[in-house]
Order: sequence, then C-alpha cells, then structure tokens
Amino acid sequence: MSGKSFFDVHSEPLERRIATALAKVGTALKHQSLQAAGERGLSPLQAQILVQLHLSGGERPSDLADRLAVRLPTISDSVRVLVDKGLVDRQRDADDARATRLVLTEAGRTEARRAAGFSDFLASAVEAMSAPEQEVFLNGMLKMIRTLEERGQIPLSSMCVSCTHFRPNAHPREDRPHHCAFVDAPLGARHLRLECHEHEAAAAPQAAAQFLRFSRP
Amino acid sequence: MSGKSFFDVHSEPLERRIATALAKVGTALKHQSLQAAGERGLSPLQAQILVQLHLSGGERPSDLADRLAVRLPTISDSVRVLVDKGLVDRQRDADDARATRLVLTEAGRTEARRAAGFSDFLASAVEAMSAPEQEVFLNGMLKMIRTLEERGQIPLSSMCVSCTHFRPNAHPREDRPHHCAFVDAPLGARHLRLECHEHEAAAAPQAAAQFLRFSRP
DNA sequence: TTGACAAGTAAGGAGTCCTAACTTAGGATT
DNA sequence: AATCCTAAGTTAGGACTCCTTACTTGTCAA
Repeated sequence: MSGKSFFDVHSEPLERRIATALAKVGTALKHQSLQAAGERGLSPLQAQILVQLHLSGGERPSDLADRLAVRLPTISDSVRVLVDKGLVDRQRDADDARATRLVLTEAGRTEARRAAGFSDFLASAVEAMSAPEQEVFLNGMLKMIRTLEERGQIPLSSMCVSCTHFRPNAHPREDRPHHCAFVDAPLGARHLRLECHEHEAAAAPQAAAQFLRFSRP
Repeated sequence: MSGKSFFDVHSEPLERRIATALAKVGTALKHQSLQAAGERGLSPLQAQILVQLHLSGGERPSDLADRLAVRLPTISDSVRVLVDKGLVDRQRDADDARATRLVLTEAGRTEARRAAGFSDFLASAVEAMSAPEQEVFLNGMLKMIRTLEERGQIPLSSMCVSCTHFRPNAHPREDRPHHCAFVDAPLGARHLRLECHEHEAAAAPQAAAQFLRFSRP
C-alpha cells in the first residue's frame, strides 16, 4: 500500500473526468454529423432518420421520435422534407388508420447506406485501444447505457442485457460467460449487442440487473 | 483455443458497436443539455459558454469558438444574449485592441457553477462501472480523444498525454507508471487529466505518441 | 352515438449553425 | 507616413432543430 500522492489529492473525481471525456466525444459527434450530412445535402436529423428507417425496415413517426429523443413535430418536419426529396414514402398503417408507416424509397436506401458510415471516424479511433481494452470498454458502455435507460435519461435500445433471452453468467468459462436462449449459444462480453432484431424486452429488468451486478471484470 | 461461435460470425465489428454506443450517449447528452439548460432559462450553447468561461477565467470569442467547435458568428450571437442578461462582461483586450476579453459577472459565476453540474447525470451513471473498469475506460477514452485530436476531428484539450511535462511509463511501478515533470510526481492511469491549467502543448507529439503505443493495459 | 384518448400535422417562436460581407486594428513594406 | 494584407469581431440572412399549443382524424369503449 502506498500513501496518497499529489494526484490522489488534487484531482477531479474519476467519474467526473470520464463524463467530461464523453462530453468531448459528444462535441465531435455533433460537429462531424453536421459536416458529413451537409456534404450529402442532408441535415443531421434527416440523416439519422434515414439510418434508423434502414435499420428497422420501416417505422412510425412516433417510434422515430422515441428513438431519437425528440418530439413528434420535430420528426414530422424533417420527414416532410425527406418525402419531398423522394427518399421516404408515407404509407397508411394497415392496423391503425390514424398511424403512418414510413419506408425508404430505393433512392432513400442508397442515401441511408451512405449516411450510416458517418460514425466510421469514431469506429476507427476506437482502434487506438487494444482488443482487451475494447472489450472492457464496451462492457462499461453497456452498463452506463443500461443505467441511463433505467432512469429514463436515454431512449430504450434492443440490447442483449435487457432481453428475455439473455442469461448472464450462465457458463463457467471465462471468455463466454453469458448465454442467448434465442439462438441457444454462449456469448462473451465482446459479443454483446446494442440493437438485436430478436430482442424481446424483459418484463422485469432481471437480466439487466444481474448484468449490472455480476458481469466481469 | 475454442472455435468461432455463432456470435463471432454474426456480429457487427466490436469497434462499430462501440461507436454506436458512444453515439447513444451523445444523444443523451444533447437531450439532457437542452433540458437542463432550459430549466435555468439558458440555451445549451449559452450554458457551455458560461462553463467554459468559468473554467478558464476569461477568454476571447475566437478561443471559445475553437473549444466548442463552432464558428465565430455562432459564439457572437450567444454572447450578445449573455451580455444582455448581465451574465458576461465584454472587455477590450489590453494587448490587442481588435480582441475582446469575455469575463463572467458575479451573477454569471453563480449560473456557471449551476450549469457545470449538467453532466452529473453521466458521472453518476459511470458509477455502474467498477473502479478498475473505470480506469481502463478513462485510459481508452484518452487514447480515442488523442487520436481524434491528431486527425483534427475534435478540439484540442489540455490533456496530460499531450503535455511537455508528461513522461509516459517513466516508472516501473504498476499503479503509477507515468510522471509529471511540472509537479514532479508520479501518476497512474486513473490520474490522467483532460484539462490541466499547467498544460503546455508538446511541440512534437512525442509524449502523446508514446502514450498511445505503450500505456497499459 | 358520443366522448376520451392516440397519431399526426400545422403554426409560431427561440436557438443553433453556417457563409458572406462588412468594420476596425495590427504589422509589415514601401 | 501611406498602403496593403491579415486577424478579430459583428451584422445579415438563410436552413435546420426543437419546443409548445392547437387543430384534425381515427379508435375504442360506454
């Protein structure tokens, strides 16, 4: 055991510095999305909407509003522009005549694929970390995001850790401790997903809670 | 050695998922800053400007523009509002009569302290990680940010890892491998700073490059 | 059938962001 | 000293973001 050094005493708490670091990356994201979208003749929100519709294969305006953490009129505004540009089609929902179903046109799909690459700049900066660092990092991010979800401070995602099919720490083996009951396969920290098509929200957040408590390291 | 499992084959690359996770936190940051600032009668940018002036003790509009990754007219606009509200004072710079020096008024300092707490929600979510996880996490964030800086994709910060006083891996001891020549004290990964008043930018990015290559784990 | 509630659009207003066009000051060159 | 270039900042104007409030239309249950 060593005593407290200069830096143990004269520093912002670690959590605060991490929050600051995340805010800096947030600045970069904002700036890059404005730039990247602008080069394609899109606005940041328009690009986000295209990417989201591409991922989901079609959604309602209110779903988009939830996912992107804005109000319905904000989506409505941007969608009108996208429809005018011929990138999105508005269809009446078969189940509920009040609702609208938004789908990409062919041109919209092309733009969506391009727009999806906007975060490549971040992904490539992640390569500055080693593989084990990346694994710990993803794990940490998931814990944070799950915590923010529980507090209603971030839109819900289709993450493994909040899925009925997820069995945390179901196996003794170090590298793949978790299990997905849907595909019936073991998975490790490096495999955990943020958006899974097979996701089914756990009624009670048991799996997520266990993940928060017990996951390694 | 075990073979490739289902999830090794059918997954987005780890770097992409990390980028997605960071983007989600970016969404939360945007949303919370709009909310938090709004409750205090401020806009997000106004709040950022107050916080930055509080940290630095007074800056020029062009410095603010650099730090916040926006153009000068954007700052000029918001500053005018802050001056009207009596939170910021415009002073002529003594050295250069073209330049303006912005300083907080007493009321401005009060608001700045409140606005600085806007990222508390993130800091407290960071507590979902264990202490060793947090250390790896901060280390990873610093590598990412440094990489983004080198590419000009994020504003420069006054981080240890890009400082002339920083000596990476100067000590053999595991928990405090680095050294700060300014205060002449060893420091570990958990002590690394993002904004240090004693920062002096390294002419050649040697220290930073060494940090990127050699830092543990 | 009527009345509450949900999905979506429209209208209006504050803020964010940009580029382009000034204004004024500093510094170098003649 | 006169001139020209460059830097700091403001103003003007336009697109987009984002909100709240106020409709419109459709669902569903009493």
